[in-house]
Amino acid sequence: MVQSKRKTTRLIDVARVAKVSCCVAGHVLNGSRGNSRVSLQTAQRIREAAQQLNYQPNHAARLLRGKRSYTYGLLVASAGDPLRSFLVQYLDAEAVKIGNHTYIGNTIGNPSVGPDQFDAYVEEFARRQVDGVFCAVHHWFEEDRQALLTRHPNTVFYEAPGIPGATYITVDREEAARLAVRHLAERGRRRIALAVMTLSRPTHLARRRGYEAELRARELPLREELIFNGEPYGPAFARCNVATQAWEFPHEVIDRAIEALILRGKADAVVAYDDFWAASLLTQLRLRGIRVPDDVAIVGYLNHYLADWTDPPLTTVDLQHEAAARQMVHLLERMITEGSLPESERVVKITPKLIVRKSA
Amino acid sequence: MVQSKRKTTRLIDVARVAKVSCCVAGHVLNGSRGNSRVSLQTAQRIREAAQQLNYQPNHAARLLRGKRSYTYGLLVASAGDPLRSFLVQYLDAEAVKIGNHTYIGNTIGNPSVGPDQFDAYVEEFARRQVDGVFCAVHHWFEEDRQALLTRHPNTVFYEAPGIPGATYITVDREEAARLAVRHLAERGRRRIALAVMTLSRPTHLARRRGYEAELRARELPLREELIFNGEPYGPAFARCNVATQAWEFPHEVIDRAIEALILRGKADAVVAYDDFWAASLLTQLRLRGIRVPDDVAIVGYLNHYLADWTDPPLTTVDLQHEAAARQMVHLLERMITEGSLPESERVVKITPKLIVRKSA
DNA sequence: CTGAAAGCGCTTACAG
DNA sequence: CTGAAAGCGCTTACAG
Repeated sequence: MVQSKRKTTRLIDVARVAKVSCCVAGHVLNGSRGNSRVSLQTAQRIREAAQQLNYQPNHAARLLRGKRSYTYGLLVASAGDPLRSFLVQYLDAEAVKIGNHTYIGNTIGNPSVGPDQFDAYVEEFARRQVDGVFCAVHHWFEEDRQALLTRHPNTVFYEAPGIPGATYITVDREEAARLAVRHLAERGRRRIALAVMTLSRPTHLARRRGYEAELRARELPLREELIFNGEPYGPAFARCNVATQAWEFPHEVIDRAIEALILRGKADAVVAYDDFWAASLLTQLRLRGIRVPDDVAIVGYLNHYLADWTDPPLTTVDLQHEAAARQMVHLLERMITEGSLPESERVVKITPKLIVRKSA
Repeated sequence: MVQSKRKTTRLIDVARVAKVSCCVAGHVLNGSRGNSRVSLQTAQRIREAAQQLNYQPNHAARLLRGKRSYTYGLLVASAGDPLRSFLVQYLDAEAVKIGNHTYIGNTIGNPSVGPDQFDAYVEEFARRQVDGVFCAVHHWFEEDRQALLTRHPNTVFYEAPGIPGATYITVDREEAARLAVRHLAERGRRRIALAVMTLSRPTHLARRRGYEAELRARELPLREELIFNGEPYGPAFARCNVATQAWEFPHEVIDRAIEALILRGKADAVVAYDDFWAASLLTQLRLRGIRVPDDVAIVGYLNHYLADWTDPPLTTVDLQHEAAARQMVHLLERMITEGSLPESERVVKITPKLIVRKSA
């Protein structure tokens, strides 16, 4: 065999076999500029030589010459997170479809790795010359997104980063609430309640807007007593107890919600804050002998894995991560190839989708 | 500022400011060989210059010169998978701890991306010169793991790849079954049943071995009627219905198991095949008015997200992905730095851990 | 001990 | 149109 002493085939090896210059071979095989006119015959000869020698272009050399890396950096606080994990999966899948690859950066906020991981990735991604960055770090991690954006102008966020002019996609929570209310109204529910966790964040306000708008559209009265704000009861998020490895959820706020909305408010349906909320509602309602969906219908938000395994399975709103990922890759590629997008095209709304199971 | 016309600082820029050669600067900043003796003072001056100019070594240039990439390739069939996603997370976290990064390759078996993804990643990882590969692709994907191993001798598998001499970690399923039986026996259960899906795969046989060994250790009789083999009822795996986005599970096999083990066998506990099995058992038992854990205790296997959200929450065996990831990174780093491991050190068993919730 | 110089494998401006 | 040559930013063998 030719070149058996080398472990890897270079462009020049192919060029020699095909009896052309590197210039021509590079143009045919790697699409580099240089010679634009090459006869079909020559091109074919070059390709055959490349195949015969199993030529693989050296990525580092192309990078060093200033070509793009065809690599994205992906920032996420925890790739194991049941929702973010799908974003990881779909983002990479969309990237691969157009020949790109993904560096994962998921140790943000992980105490076993150390502090400042966010900033470390920002630098590391720069060093490795990623073409752009996806940032899907939850808003409660107060990282320096502005520094990220300065170092990597080609960044697309999942959900608003709170930086004017940033490019991001966002799930339409107003529509999510409307979908839930619409479904419940169509199934004959008349006293539909809404649970939010605060009215100080725009995402929660959007839900309330959607809830109210759909009630109006259905000509159902808006009853203040059917809106529950969990804020006074502290943060109600599922969190993993490191010692027991179990996810825990503060039940008190759920009990207060049941009392306010169902016992006092006589709600026949609840649009829950999210699937954790909804799942806890299911359990607590059973303890009180309240049947779901017979007495009260429950709709969640997330379409988390658990939705299929609650009893009854949870009707919930899916966040359409695949569509979100597609949009994010599309936005980022445009930024890479066209440069900064016009203001009006920097925010893309994702329309969520109701998944009907048994709880409503 | 110095060098304001260039967008990026090179080693030579730092060297000039520090009034040394690239050689010395490279040695101090990037640990490259060359000058071994450099005065502390000079080193300090170089470091200051680097900091002042915000020098970041160019990754591509180092790679091109033959240094390692400090990058792992990670093959997984679906990064969104609730269990594999943790492996993705922990593997990257362990990698980052020692300064390495991870390319994700998760589109294997994804029809929307196209066929032959496994082979494509094998080539792409080679092109990008990863130092080693983690392969956590489920055994039912019949990919060419031998080709992977040929191209990337530094590969560590999650679970046995079926290739003699391969390096892998494996969860000790015998121990998993023993943990479950031990816990149940200690809680006073006397008629403990085991459900497997086949007796033709070694992992299922290992469970049976562990089950029998622990019964013996507890001086409980082994009753053949308390071992259920689901094989005749077809594959019982949870699978996602693409149209409805819901996870579906074949209930027939569960009904047969209830009839065989609980109704006829009078089992007071079931060691289920996995958490999906166990969750379905919980639902079907409730329908039949059989209480868990009062009448029958249930133990799962996986510690899947759903375990906290079944009703009652599921007592199950955790696969210890974090420990597995740590071992995988450790094995791979040894292979990279020391070369192929001695036969006796190529297989590492992970000891799983029982997580007690409410179902047992 | 020290630094100038070659070279990793590409791409591309440039001379023929 | 074509190919030789420079150069991307490092590392390291080698000459001084």
